[in-house]
Amino acid sequence: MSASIQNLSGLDRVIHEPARLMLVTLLSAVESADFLYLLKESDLTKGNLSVHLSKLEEAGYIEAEKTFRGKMPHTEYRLTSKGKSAFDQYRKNLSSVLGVKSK
Amino acid sequence: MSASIQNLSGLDRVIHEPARLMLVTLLSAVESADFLYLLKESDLTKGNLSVHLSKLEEAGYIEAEKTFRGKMPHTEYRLTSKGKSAFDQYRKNLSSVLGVKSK
DNA sequence: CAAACTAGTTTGTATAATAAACTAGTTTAC
DNA sequence: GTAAACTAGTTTATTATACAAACTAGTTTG
Repeated sequence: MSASIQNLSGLDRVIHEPARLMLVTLLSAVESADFLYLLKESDLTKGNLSVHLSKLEEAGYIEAEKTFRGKMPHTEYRLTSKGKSAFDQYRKNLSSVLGVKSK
Repeated sequence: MSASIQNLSGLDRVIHEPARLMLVTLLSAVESADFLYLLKESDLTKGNLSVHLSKLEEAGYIEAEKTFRGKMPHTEYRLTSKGKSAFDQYRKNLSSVLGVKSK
């Protein structure tokens, strides 16, 4: 019981931040997504979206594939397998709290 | 679907912070608890425990009942009804992430 | 009477999230 | 053909936060 409580202190901060939790959740539902899609779905500002995507990339949880659509740059973001398992682990740790109804 | 994603941006930050999530979870399981109990179960330092308890108190999520046991001060902390419903709401908002299996 | 304990508060530092401003090029409307 | 709007971000600066460590103040135990 107190073992599952201790899971909470070790929650992955990279994923735990609401903005990034949103992004990871969004990306876990699709193959890949571009900047504009994430911008609209997340309702973040461009700056914040950029920074949070960078943090997720630094952590190795997502990867960005930069290409050109005609002459326009186009970037697709997708969860890596590392990102997927980190998200799975995060959900496991949290479900110990959320799963148990106290009342 | 994207409605539930938006729930994540509105996550209650007071509860979301892992240290406080731990405390709220601990307090939701018992009638009340004292400082030493929370200190041991949460594995926080005294300073952090004190600060986090103050934040929860400011938010109206817990209340502290200060008494004396003989000559020693003794404080019992308990979740308020506001705290209970905030925790319930928090868990509902998060369930959009925890509930849907992506794979 | 000194050390350890209860129950914290205060302070200082380091990390962080956020918004706003900026960059650089492309496309569309007039 | 040029100004406005769009894509796709990055950089900067401000604010907030968490955290550890030091401090306070009294009490109890050896």
